[in-house]
Amino acid sequence: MAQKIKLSTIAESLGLSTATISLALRDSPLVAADTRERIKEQARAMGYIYNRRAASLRTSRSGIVGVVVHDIMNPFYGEILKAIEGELDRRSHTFILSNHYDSVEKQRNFIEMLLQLGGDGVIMSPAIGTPPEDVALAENNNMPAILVARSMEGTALPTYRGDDSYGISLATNHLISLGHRTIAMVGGTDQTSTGRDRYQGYVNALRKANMEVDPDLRIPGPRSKQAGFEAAMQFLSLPQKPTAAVCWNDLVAIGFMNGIARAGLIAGQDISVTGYDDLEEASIATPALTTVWNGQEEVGRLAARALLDKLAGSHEPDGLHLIKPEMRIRQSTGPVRPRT
Amino acid sequence: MAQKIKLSTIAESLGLSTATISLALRDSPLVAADTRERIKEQARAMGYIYNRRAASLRTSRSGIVGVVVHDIMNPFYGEILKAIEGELDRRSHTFILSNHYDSVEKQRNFIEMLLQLGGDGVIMSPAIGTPPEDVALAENNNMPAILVARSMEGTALPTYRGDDSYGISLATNHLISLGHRTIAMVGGTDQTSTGRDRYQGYVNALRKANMEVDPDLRIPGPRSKQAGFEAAMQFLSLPQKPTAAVCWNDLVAIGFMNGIARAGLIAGQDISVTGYDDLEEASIATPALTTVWNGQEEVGRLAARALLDKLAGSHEPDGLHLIKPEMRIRQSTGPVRPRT
DNA sequence: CTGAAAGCGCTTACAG
DNA sequence: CTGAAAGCGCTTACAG
Repeated sequence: MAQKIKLSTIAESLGLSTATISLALRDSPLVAADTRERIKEQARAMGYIYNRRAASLRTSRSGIVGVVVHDIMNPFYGEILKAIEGELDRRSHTFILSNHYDSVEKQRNFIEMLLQLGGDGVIMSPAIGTPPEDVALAENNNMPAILVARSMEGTALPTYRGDDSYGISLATNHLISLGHRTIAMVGGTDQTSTGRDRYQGYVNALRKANMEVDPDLRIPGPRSKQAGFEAAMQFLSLPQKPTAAVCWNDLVAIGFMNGIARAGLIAGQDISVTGYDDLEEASIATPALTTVWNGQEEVGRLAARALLDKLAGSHEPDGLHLIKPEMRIRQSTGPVRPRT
Repeated sequence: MAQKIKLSTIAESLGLSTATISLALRDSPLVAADTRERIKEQARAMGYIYNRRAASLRTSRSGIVGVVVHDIMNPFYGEILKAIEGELDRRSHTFILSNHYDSVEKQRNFIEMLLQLGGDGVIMSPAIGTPPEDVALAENNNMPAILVARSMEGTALPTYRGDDSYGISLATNHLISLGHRTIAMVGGTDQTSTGRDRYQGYVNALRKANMEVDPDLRIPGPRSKQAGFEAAMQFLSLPQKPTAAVCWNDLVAIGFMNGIARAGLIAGQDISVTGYDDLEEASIATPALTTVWNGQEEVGRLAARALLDKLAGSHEPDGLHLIKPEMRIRQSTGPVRPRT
């Protein structure tokens, strides 16, 4: 590497000013077409690398969007991320990703870091217990925030997520229609809007069918495959002998199905199991998982668009945007069969 | 937000110079302890946000490390990423993540973007067909690169990955020791070092046991759960009626087990199946998957350390660093049982 | 121990 | 259509 190529290097080599080079490289019509081509060609030949920090310092725009979710390794967020990535790519923004693992501190560090880098905006699935000041920190420093997947109290920020309460009632109703009368709810935590809403939707569906709501049929907590797997043992030892399980999400449901399989029970035959999200994996699980489509792809795409539009100056409406979930019936649910 | 707080704002409010503020905020011993505290307190009170672009423009160091892999949603890379994240966090570097989906172009765009942002270094699992010029682009612009998971021809870059050939031979030997004589290899592509090495390891193990190598027993291609699931049908219709499958990785193996389950066959009883990687998921699969530990966590940690050490000026040795894989025997393999 | 000044590499009014 | 000059917000020699 001989020497750092910058605008002025190109300018000198061509006998032009840096202003002209700058304009030409950004396709300004202020520069004559042939000059522009000559400049671009020279830049390429010299191996010029645009210095975004310098540009961003001057313009106070960086083209960087931050995304922070609970855990990018969780395919639910992965599918949202993929949609965001697609949308951002098309409008040539870079995105910086981070997990917060539900640590408010880790999330705040990320927001600060993003601010230091001059991030244009942030898309977040807020960590449990996020104080309103932390999102205000972003907004007050001219970095708009959009929420995905989870709602947050005390903010009017644009929020994109599925209608959890409605969605889980679809799954519960499906089990009721198959004749199940003792239905457990496995997983989820009251600390997130998702957990609260899904439990509420399950309760509502039971009530509407005039079925008794037994709080002991709830096994709260599990949110991963591993935890769903372990919850199966707990489920099987429940004195009420439930014949079906409404799982909090697909991961829990898949782990749960593996768990009951260890006890020689088959989902869809011995125990009916529903998931939630309709991950890519749901349809190839054994048995194929009956679940609720939760629109990850749409959530991601709409959130990214909303942010980019906001950055472009349009005034998007704040508040909650709910995606309507849909039932996906497969093999993990079937007619009730009494447990022995 | 009243007004942008910068070093000079703090300096004026305290009757000091920006140089002193700058030094104090970075804990320089050149500033008297009490002045330093006073400055820090004032910065906090005013809501000062450090402008990294300005600093980076001046110092030409950004604290940003790029990481680009095939697909961050793939748990194999996810586990590597998690280890990198942990290491980078501890040494307060930000990391920017990207998928290349084996597109050389997408990978090159990412490298360029990183260069524009002033990235200090890059960790990559090179896309299939990456030309040496693309990594040279990084290196020549003073952004060192470290390779993970895959080797690349024509470079002497530091590379961290498992010993694929040795690892797959462990799995193959395990099946041979259980009495299997017709063993298929499912998945992987000759386009990556991983694919080539694993097939070679399988072939070597068969040869060493004086078993015939039948190229038709290879089902190349699958690298995902979905593809493993589909490959099961192909496997079951093989005229040689293999009794065991060495799968290219855990994802393929899990999909494959689900696939044969649809045909009423149970892994470990009817067909023996081995995976590769030992993902967190392997042990809770049904049945629990016999696989080869591939050290994702170590690969990530060592690669991140090597990069940070290099950035700190130490001269790490280039070349290949192999992690030694280990067998993990679970329930998906068992004594041979002839197929009907 | 603290300050004045230059410079990192861009972009943007402003002239011409 | 092109150029000269200021300035974005830091850090770093260099003085004192």
